[in-house]
Amino acid sequence: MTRVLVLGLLDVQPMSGYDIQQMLRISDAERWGGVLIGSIYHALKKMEKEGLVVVDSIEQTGHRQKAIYKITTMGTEHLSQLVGESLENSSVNYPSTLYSGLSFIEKVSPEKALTALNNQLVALEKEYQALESGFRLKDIAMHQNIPPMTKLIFDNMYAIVNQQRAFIENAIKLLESQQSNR
Amino acid sequence: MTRVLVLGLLDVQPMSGYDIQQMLRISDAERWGGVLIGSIYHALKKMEKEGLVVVDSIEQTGHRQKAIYKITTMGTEHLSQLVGESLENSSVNYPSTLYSGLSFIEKVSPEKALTALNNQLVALEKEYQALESGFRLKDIAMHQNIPPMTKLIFDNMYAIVNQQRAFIENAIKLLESQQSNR
DNA sequence: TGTAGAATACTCAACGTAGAGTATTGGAGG
DNA sequence: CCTCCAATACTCTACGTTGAGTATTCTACA
Repeated sequence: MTRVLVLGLLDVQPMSGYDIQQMLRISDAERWGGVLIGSIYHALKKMEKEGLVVVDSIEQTGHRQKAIYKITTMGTEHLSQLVGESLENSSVNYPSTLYSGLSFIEKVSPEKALTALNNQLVALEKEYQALESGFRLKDIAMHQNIPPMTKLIFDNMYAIVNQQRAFIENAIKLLESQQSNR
Repeated sequence: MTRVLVLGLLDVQPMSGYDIQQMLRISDAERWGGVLIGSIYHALKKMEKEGLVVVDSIEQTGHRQKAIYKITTMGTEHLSQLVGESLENSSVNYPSTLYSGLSFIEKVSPEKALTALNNQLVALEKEYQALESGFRLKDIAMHQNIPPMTKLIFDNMYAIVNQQRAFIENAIKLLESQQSNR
């Protein structure tokens, strides 16, 4: 995933690792899955060894220097390959951490479990708010002209958050009913 | 996540890394997020150093030996801590690989993109089938007595797969309409 | 009774992730 | 003009993941 994002950005124009960081922060990507600093530089170094990118130039600013990376022909091919795979592979990913917690929910007291799940609801609500304001900002920035695919992605994110919310609510209801049944 | 599963199983009874593998394979866990071989042994070694588990005994079978791990008091506490966190932390995870592919979908030809997305639909259908037959098997094995929480988790998995399916279908429709519009 | 393949039980190295830490430069306020 | 904080541009190391690989034992069947 990191590689797709990094190569995809370099395919637009040569830039430095730091530039990529900024691009990802501004773009949608920041919302749906942070590619972290270390991963970017790691990917750049790795892909340089593999000949997918090269250092185009090194800009000096006093004692500080930054490397501008450029995608190679091999890199462009690899990118198209990676995009194909990303579209083709199954995109379901279950919230396995939550599931594993639920599997062993009896290891904590019902009260603690309920508190925790309610805290999660709050976290989900926050996520939803962040999505909404993010979308609104984008809408304004693009003068009500959000690309349809971006719109689809946002809708999918909304749907995922809502589904998780409903799930947690049901889990809470279940726990409460089990608690009163004794 | 690995830690929760490993500790949770060891809390039921002492067992070896291999036993844990088998347990996870049989249980639901295999369906929603494989904990792989290496991760189990790594977790065991790591947690042994941290005093969360200890080697209870070593069983010999000819020249082959297996280490039976046992959870410690510290381990039990840690488990309850981890379960709490798993329930509390936000459980949304977006299909970021797919999103990054869609972000750079123009790097492949519309035909290739459509083929890839259709292949993904097939993959999702397969996932759905696997879920269904898994659930049916469980239902029979437990004599129509699936625990309500397990039922909830399955329902959540179904919902997630369906949501992804609808999303991909919409993306395909969008691509097709864009293709005919020129 | 021999043997091929499945099951058992784990090792290992390569790899990506993560984010705190480091060092330098630019700019705003006193 | 100086100082301090934000921005720039990475580095570094600890950590978990991954699955092929290794070695041994069991078992079915010919």
